[in-house]
Amino acid sequence: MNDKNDDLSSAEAEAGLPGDPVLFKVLTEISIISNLADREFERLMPGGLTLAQFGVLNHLLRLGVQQTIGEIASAMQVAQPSMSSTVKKLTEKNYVDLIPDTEDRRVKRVKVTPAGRAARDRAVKAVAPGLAALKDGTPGADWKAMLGELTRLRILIDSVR
Amino acid sequence: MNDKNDDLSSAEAEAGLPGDPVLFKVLTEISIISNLADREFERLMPGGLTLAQFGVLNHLLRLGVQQTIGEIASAMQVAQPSMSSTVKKLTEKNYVDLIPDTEDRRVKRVKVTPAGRAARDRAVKAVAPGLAALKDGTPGADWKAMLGELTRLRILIDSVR
DNA sequence: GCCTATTATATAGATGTCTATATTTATACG
DNA sequence: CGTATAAATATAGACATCTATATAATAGGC
Repeated sequence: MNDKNDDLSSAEAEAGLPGDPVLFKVLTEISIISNLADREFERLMPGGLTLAQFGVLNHLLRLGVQQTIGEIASAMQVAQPSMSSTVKKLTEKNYVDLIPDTEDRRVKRVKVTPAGRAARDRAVKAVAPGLAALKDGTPGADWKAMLGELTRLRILIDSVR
Repeated sequence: MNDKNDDLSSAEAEAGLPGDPVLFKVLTEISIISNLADREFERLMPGGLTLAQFGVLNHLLRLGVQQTIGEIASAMQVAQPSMSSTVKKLTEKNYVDLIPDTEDRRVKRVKVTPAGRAARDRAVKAVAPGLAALKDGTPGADWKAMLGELTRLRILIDSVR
């Protein structure tokens, strides 16, 4: 089941190496968590919806809008070609339709289909217990405070580019 | 330069959407930071060393050992085929050699070459200023505390699999 | 009006990651 | 001893992500 870390001594330790700077270790943990969370999400989603794809559906449905590929890419903080790829997958699954703009024929607006809405609702239900379990498993954690610090860190890294 | 988020209102806000659970937003930020940090690292590394590749060199050199692909995969918390791929790239760059085990011919031990050591030293020097800048840019942040919480979160997610 | 610059999207090629599976070698048991 | 199981690595096929570049269409300047 856990094929990657049967060794408790490393599983329960901080990531990275003793001599690494603390901030480097933080980034190492972040990288690992990102991968683990992605896969855990997709494991809960046998319907074949990836986290990237869910993100797009969730985004559009919450806002209740149609958006261009560029707008969605910006909102999700990914490059435009990445979003082109994700939208293409969603189109193949009939979870979104591409609505051409009659005034500007370069533009296609992404519109979630009823099947897409249903898929997103299933995803939310499938993931909720896992999120609750994480919350329960970290009683003392102040996620709001951490969110604030992570956001600062993200903006800082982003500003350097 | 920044082709993904010229819109300050979104760049300076928390990631995710207002209605998302806090923990979900945390994971969203983590995913974004992971990508940003990866690319920033590789941008500083024109010598063509990726973060994954650096991680292997750094790991082996700090410990001063040779390890099998499986051991390295476990230490870096990635699946074995991922590590096979990374080691293959390092081999092509002559940054590591594969030493066959005469007693167990299934095993190959990864050994960093002098060129690999030099590449890692260059990487450390190239990244240090960036890490310092991040530290300076977040004066009030308690990275040690955050590392502790991230580690708990990572272990929790890991245990669910 | 025409040529140029900008914008929106798509394509190509690379990396890392995963799961599932194949291959090779070692170990264990009847 | 021979067969079956286990272990270490490799291969195949998917995704997501990136950068660089191509294509198409709008907008602007002369």
